[in-house]
Amino acid sequence: MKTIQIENAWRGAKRCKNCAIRHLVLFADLDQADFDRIHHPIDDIEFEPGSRIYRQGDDMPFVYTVRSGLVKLEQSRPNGDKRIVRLLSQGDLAGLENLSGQVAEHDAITMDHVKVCRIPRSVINSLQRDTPNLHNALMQRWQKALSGADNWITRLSTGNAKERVARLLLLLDENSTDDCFFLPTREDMGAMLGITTESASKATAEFRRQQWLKPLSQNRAWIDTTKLHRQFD
Amino acid sequence: MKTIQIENAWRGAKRCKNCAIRHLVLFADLDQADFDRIHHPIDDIEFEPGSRIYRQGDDMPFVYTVRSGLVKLEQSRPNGDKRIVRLLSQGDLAGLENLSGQVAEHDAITMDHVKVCRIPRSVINSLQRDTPNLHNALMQRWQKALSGADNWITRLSTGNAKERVARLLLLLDENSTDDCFFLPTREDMGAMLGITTESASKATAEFRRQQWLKPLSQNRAWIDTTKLHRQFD
DNA sequence: AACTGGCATTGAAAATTTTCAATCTGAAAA
DNA sequence: TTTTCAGATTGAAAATTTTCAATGCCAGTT
Repeated sequence: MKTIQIENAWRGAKRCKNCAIRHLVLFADLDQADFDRIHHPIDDIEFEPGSRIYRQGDDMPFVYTVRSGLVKLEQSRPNGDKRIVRLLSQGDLAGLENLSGQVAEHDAITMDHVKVCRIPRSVINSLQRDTPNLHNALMQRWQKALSGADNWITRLSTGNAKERVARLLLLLDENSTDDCFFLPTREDMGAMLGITTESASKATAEFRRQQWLKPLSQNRAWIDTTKLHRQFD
Repeated sequence: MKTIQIENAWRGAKRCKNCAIRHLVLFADLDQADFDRIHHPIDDIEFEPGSRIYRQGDDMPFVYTVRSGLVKLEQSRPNGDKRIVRLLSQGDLAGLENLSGQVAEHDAITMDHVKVCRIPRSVINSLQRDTPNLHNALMQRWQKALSGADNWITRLSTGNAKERVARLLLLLDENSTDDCFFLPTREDMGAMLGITTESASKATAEFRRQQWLKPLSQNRAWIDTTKLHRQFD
C-alpha cells in the first residue's frame, strides 16, 4: 500500500479545489470560504489490487472518496463465507456509515489499482454546520448508495446463473468510462451473484464461446451489449 | 384506503409533539420552535392490507413515516416479475429518495393494516435549514435503510432455499415487538428471497412439521429461534 | 525454454430448485 | 351450514446448480 501524504501541501485542502474529478466528488459545490474552513489533512492514498482499505467492525473516523479504480464492499457470514454487497467506483463514497458514528459494516477491498481521498469525519461535521450544499451532496451519496443496493438485489441476485452473470457484465460495462471494463475473478463474481465460482466460470466461458464477451489483456474485457441485453434482460 | 386528515388540528404539526412513537420518528429531537416552523399539513393515513402507498416512477413530494404495520418495497424487472428489496416497519421512512428529488424507485405496498404519517418534502427542506438535529435523524434513516439493504443481500439472498426462509423468519421475529410476528404469503417470501413460491412453501411446511414454526391466527406466527438459529445461521 | 502457482475451465454425479399439475385447507360469503 | 375461492401444500419430472476432482492456461520466474 502506497500512502501519499504531503501534509503541508494538503493542510486546509488547498488542492481539493483543483481536483481533476472535483465535479464528481463530495466537495463539488464548496466555495473558497468553505475550503478555508478545512483544518484537517485530506490524504491522497493509493492501493494495490487486493488491499483492504478498512475492515468490518473498524471504528474509522474517515470517509473515502474513490478517485479511480474499483472497490468491493464485502460482508462475512457467521459461517465464514463472504458476500460482496456493492461495488464503488469513481466519485463514490466508502465508509458512509462512519459519518453516523457506526462502525464499518463491510470490508472494503480494492479490486484493481485504486486511488482514494481520505477525509476525516471532523471535516464533514464542521463543514456541515455552515454549508447547505454539502448536505445535498451527502444526501445524493446516500441515495446513490441505496439505489445501488436495491439494484444489486433486483439485477444481480435474481434469476438463474447466466442471467446474473450477464447483468453483472452489463452493469460493469455501464459504469465504465472506457469501452472496455474490469472483469472480476470468477470467485468475486460468485460472491457478488450468490452463486458458486464454478457456475460463474461456466457462464462466463459460455459467453466467450458465443463471442458475446471478449477478454482483453489484464483483467479487462469487452462485451456485445446489444446481444447480451437481447438474451438476458 | 382510509385517509384521516383533520387539517385544522394538524396544521402546524401540533400533534406531532404528542405522537405516541415520537421517540422513533424523524421529528424525535425537534423542539417547540421547530414545530412552529411547520406550515404544511402532515396527514395521518391508514391503509388496508395490499394497498399501494406510492408507485415506482411516481414523483411524490412526500416522505412517509411508518407508524404501525409492515410495508414492502418492490421493484419490477423488465420481464415483469417483481422482487421485494426491503421491508419497512415502525419508525422507518418510506420514499427517502423523494428528498433528493428522485422519482420513487419502488412500489410501496402494505402487507397488513398500516398507519403512516405523510410529511411534505417542503417541511423537511425548510426545517433542514435551521435544525441540525433533523439532519442527524435523517442521516440515521439513510444509514438504517442502507444497512437494511446490505443485510437483505447477505442474509436473505445467500444460501439455499431453506436457509433463506429460516433467516427471513428470524429477521421478521427480531423486528417484531411482539413475541409473534407477521408471516408473509409464500409468494411474498419468494419475492423477498429470490426463490419460487413453491420453494418457499416447501421450506415453510417443513419447518412447521419440525415444530420450529407454529402459525397462529391470521397471518401471524411464532418460531423457535434457538432451533432455527442452530440449524441455519 | 522450462517451471510454477494461481486462476479458469470442464465434466460427471449428486443435490437442489423449478415447473406444472393436482389437491388440500381455512376463512369469508351466501 | 354449505359453498366458494384464494392461497398453501404436495409430488414427480425436468432443469439448474453445486460439488469435487481433474486438467488447462498463462504470466512471471528461474
